[in-house]
Amino acid sequence: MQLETTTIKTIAETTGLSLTTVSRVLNGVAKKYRISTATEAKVLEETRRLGYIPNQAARNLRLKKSFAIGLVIPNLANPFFANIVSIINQVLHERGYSVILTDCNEDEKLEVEAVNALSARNMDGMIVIPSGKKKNHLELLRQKGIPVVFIDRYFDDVAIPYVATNHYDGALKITEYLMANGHEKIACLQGSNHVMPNVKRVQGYVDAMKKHEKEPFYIGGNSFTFESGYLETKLLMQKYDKPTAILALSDTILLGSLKALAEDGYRVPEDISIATFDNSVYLDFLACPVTSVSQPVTDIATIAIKLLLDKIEKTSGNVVEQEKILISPSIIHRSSILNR
Amino acid sequence: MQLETTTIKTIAETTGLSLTTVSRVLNGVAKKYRISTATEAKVLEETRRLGYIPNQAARNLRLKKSFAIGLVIPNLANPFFANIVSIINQVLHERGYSVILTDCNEDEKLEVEAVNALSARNMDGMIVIPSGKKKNHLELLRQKGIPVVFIDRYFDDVAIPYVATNHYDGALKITEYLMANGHEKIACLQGSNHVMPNVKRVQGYVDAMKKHEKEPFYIGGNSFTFESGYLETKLLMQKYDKPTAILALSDTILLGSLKALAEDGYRVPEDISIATFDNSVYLDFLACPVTSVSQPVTDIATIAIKLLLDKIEKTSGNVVEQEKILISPSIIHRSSILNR
DNA sequence: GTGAAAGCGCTAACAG
DNA sequence: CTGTTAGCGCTTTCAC
Repeated sequence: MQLETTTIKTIAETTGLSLTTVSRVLNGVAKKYRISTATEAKVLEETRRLGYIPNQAARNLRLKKSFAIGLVIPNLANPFFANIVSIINQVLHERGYSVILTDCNEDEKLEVEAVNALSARNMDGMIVIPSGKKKNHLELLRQKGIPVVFIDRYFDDVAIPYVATNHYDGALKITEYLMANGHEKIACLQGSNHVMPNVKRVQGYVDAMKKHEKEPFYIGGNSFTFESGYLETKLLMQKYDKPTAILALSDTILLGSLKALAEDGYRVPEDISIATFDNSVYLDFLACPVTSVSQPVTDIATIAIKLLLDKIEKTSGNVVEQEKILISPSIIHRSSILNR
Repeated sequence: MQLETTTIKTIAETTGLSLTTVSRVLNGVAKKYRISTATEAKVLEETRRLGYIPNQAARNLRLKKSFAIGLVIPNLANPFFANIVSIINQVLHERGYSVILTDCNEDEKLEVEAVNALSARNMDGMIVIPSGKKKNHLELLRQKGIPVVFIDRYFDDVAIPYVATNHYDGALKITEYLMANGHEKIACLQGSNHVMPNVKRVQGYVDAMKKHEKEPFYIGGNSFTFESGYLETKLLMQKYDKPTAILALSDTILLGSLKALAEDGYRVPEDISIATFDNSVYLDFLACPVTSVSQPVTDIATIAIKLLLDKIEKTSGNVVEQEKILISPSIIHRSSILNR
């Protein structure tokens, strides 16, 4: 029933060669050891004939290298993260690495567990988007000598490189754009207020307002969810002093907000202008296509991988590199902002 | 700099015990070997103190078990797949398995590579959503003794279990619902015509029409993309005999179709009714909320995992189980279908 | 109650 | 140009 697994030994036996020789051929260092082409051909032939597949666990154990990168992310159901993971996965596979994924469901405890599990599996490196505020488990990795890089979310006070969107800049720009269109009563609907992207975005919003000598009009909400956007907007629109524009700090928040607006009979953009972050594909197809800050996802992914693999594969030399990278986002203009 | 990694040997040395004893305690079989509580405590204490993390590669090699499940999917950027992966990932982690992910970008060749790579890593099992028509590489897995289960997409002529939506049933029901609302000119916008879900959905559409003695009005398109939906609809609406309803076979197709409709000045549902598959969250927030077939994603994921783990962990007994599972989807009614 | 030793599959000195 | 051998970290028979 179960086929006898072919190992390097099987090949050595059927070809009448030694393990070493077979191993060398298989590792492509045949010429380096001046193995005869005949021998090499014989090995290759057998390998194919027997459908030999090298045992990674053994290599891993021997080489102390797993050719695997751990990916720790908050929640795949969020299209923004899914997108990043998709890109990372493909690039990494091209480079010969496998990807071990963990979806932490935005839960710190799961994240700690996940990081330990990955550590046990001898990851060559890890890319993480932190779910919470904890960071000890991540610093431990560094001490253990496992390269880590943060993407999207990060901690400024930890010696771990990151590459992320310049959230501050994005929020600043879009808020100023709203103001340039005559809006002063701009409400900001935020996400989880403990994560860096949110903090920076709110900061950008506040600074833009102040720059033009306005006080921040309104900041509300507490999670990057649909529900939060919905509730906050309901609340917001019952105030005496209503906003003329809403800045949603994520597309999920936006959707909730739009639903609330529609329910209460407000038209976008005639009654109220709106802008958002993330630039999901579907923004084009909403009742009113929504102007959005677009995060440079592909750039973030590729740069992060470059950073990580450099660390992993660096044979020597300690080139001091830029390791805290923020990429400025662009604004995709659609029709949800009206000049007043 | 780099900390000396603690192994089972380190613990044996610092406690003055043997490798065997330490290993036994760590594997929770202390009582089975009647190891004294004192010894056990000492080992546990050291383990914690040194922050010992077992080396999975070594266990893997020894036990011929990796405690890892390979996940092969077409494309994570597709929210439908991302969702499934998110659920699978979480359930599997609860059960103590790691997840090795591969995003094949809907490319058969990448899929074959991925499957081999996973095979080399001694996956305990694999869950795959095939990207194409190839299946030899998957049958080989079975022969190698690695349990596999398909989800969503599957092959009927291969002895590999699957769990998927009853696509046929979903299409049949929604088409009949459209007909019950007086529609006869129903255009069907399909996806990749070689994958099972698409084939079955089209079949359902055709059979529903025939059942009511109508010929299928129109079948067009060739991929589950936004572009395909857009182009097909543009074409469709230029015909002399226009449809009164469109059945998009995925949400991506739907979005493209809606864009084309809007551009050409057709209103939904006044001028044309529309329905779709997948039931993405954002359907509620489109200009006109769209009625959709909702796939039982959570059920599919949990059942698939149960199936797989049963196979993996089954110590003996060959209980003949139902292994080709189709789950009927439900229809989520919104406002995109008008009674004529 | 505890330990010694073999071996999983592979690679890399070292030895010709 | 090719082979012998040790050992990566762990589990497990067998032995006391």
